[in-house]
Order: sequence, then C-alpha cells, then structure tokens
Amino acid sequence: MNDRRTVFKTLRDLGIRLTPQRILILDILRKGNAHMGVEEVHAKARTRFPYIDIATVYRTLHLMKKIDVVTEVAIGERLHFELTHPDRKHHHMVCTCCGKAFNLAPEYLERFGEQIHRDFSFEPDVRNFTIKGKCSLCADKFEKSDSIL
Amino acid sequence: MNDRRTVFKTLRDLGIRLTPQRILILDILRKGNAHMGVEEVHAKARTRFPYIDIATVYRTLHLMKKIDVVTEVAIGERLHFELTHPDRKHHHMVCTCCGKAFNLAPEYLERFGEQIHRDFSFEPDVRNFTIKGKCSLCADKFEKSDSIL
DNA sequence: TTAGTATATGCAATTGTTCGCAACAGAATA
DNA sequence: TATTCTGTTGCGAACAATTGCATATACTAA
Ligand SMILES: [Mn+2]
Ligand SMILES: [Mn+2]
Ligand SMILES: [Zn+2]
Ligand SMILES: [Zn+2]
Repeated sequence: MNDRRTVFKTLRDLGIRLTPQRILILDILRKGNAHMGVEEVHAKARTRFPYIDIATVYRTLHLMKKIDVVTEVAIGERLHFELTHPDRKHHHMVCTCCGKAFNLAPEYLERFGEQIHRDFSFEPDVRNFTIKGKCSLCADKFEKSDSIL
Repeated sequence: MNDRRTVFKTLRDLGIRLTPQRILILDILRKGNAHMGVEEVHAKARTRFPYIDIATVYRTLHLMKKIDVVTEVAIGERLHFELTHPDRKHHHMVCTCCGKAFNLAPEYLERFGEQIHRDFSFEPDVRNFTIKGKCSLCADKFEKSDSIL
C-alpha cells in the first residue's frame, strides 16, 4: 500500500512536487531496514546525488511524516524515521539502557486510548507511539551491578 | 516531600554538591508554576546571578532529573521541566494543536504498564509519561476548517 | 514546446543543546 | 587553618536541527 506508485499518486494529489530528491529519499527508506537516522539517509542519498543538502533530507522527512507516508520513531537521541506500513502498523518499546527497539502490536494502545477519549474528550494520537523502559536483558544486568546514578 | 530541606538532604546523601547555582535553579522551579522552559529558568536565574551560564542550567536540570527531583515534560518543541511532586504525581496530555498541557492521573497508565510487563518482560517507564493528541477544543475547531496539511 | 508560476533546493546563518577544558570552589584531610 | 582533592562552573566550540533567502526546477497552461 505504500509502494512507489501509490505514494507518488498521493503526493501528486496533494500538489506536492515529485522531485528527484524526494523520490531518492523515499526509495532509500523503502530499501533500508526500518528506523533510519537522518545522517544515514543523507549519506546514502549523496552517493547517487552528491549535492543534496541535509536540510533537504530533514524537510522531506518532515513533509512525508505530515502526510503519514513516513513515521518518526523515538529511538535514541536523534531523529529516526521509517516508511509507514498501514497494513503492518506497529508501535515501539525502546530500551533506554541498550537502545534496542521492539515492536508493539497496536491492540495494546487501543483500550488505553479509548478510555482517555471517553474520560477527557482528548483525542490521543495512537498512530505513532513509543514507550521507553528497560528490556528484560538490561533489567537482569541491572539487578547485579546497581549503580545509583 | 520535595521541600527545600528534603531535597538538600537528598543531594548531600548522594554526594552532589549544593552550589548556589543549583539552589537557585531549584528555587525558581519551586516558585514557578509547572512546566518551565530552559530559557525561562535561565532568564530568572540571571536576575539574581548574572554570570550563570545556560550550560549550567541544562546540566543542573538534567542532573536533577536523573535523581528524580525534577521531571522532564514533553511540551512543545523545546525542553521543559517541573519539580517532581511524589505525592501529587501526574502525567501529561499535550495538545499538538494548541500546545496546552493537561494533567493525567497515574492510574490511567498502571494497567497499560502492567500488561506490557506481563507480556514482554519489558519494564515500561511510567513515571514520566506524555501522550500527544488533540484537545476537545481544537478537535471542534478542526471539524469546521479542515486544511489538509 | 514553451513560457509563467509557485514550490523546492542549496547554501549560509541561526537556534537549541551538549561537550571539552581550564579555572574555581566545596568538602575532606591534616 | 592550610592543603589537597574532586566535583562544578563559565566559556567557547561543537553538534543536531531549523530557517531565510536567492536561485533553480517541477508542474501548468498556453
Ligand atoms: Mn519498527
Ligand atoms: Mn503538570
Ligand atoms: Zn535493553
Ligand atoms: Zn488544543
């Protein structure tokens, strides 16, 4: 559903121009395995398009995020993005200890989101969600060597 | 429970020095109404301590966060902090439309966190949590004037 | 195909945040 | 109190991300 052709049509329908830079960035995301950093995307882009600027990469990723073609993932300190796969939608659990990211099925958030909506008329955005914490491996490690800070 | 005296003791017990800068920053947070931006804290600090550097403000806030005296709140684009009140603990719902923050009682997260822990042995950090979305007012506004982007 | 227009880009400057380091100042020791 | 030790600060530089602006380019309509 987020294949090249469909995305191109989405962009054209919204009046968003199909520049070589944008096509290239989307293709890099499609080929790369999920969760790419901006610098990573930029580096790959330069090999085929040497004058592309990092600002263009940022602008493109933010634009694609706004129209839901790309999803921002809160992994590590810096910005990471992945292509949005509407059929394989998932959220993330990120270990603040080792940095690993685990996928989380959307069902886990539905009840939570609905309750909040009922109680507060607040519409939580549960399309793209990241919960931080400690993975089982790091939790084990921590039991033994426990530093205070 | 996070009154001056108790916090000072906490710091001393951890071997963290009680510098004038740190005392000042904590006092500013205590007096200010919740959710202060870093530049706001820095500006207030300068009126009493003109040479204090913004780096010191950042370092202090991060340090206080690490020992749970201060809580980072994901409001807007920039970093915001508030004093941690263990007895009045709460999470936040932030409207991505108007930027307003609403408090959320901790009960809402407990079930969610426990289920994740049972199913994945992942220990989610539900001490400091922010869910983004749209508040009821902005949802109303949006129904009428719906811009695509 | 060719203009005409609005959008997108590269580049440089700016912003928000972090870091390295030498100077400084609490705490501990004598 | 004098001395030493170690954590902390201010400052400047680095870094990630964003923005302003003049130029270039994708699209539209002749
Ligand atoms: Mn993923
Ligand atoms: Mn609050
Ligand atoms: Zn881990
Ligand atoms: Zn709102």
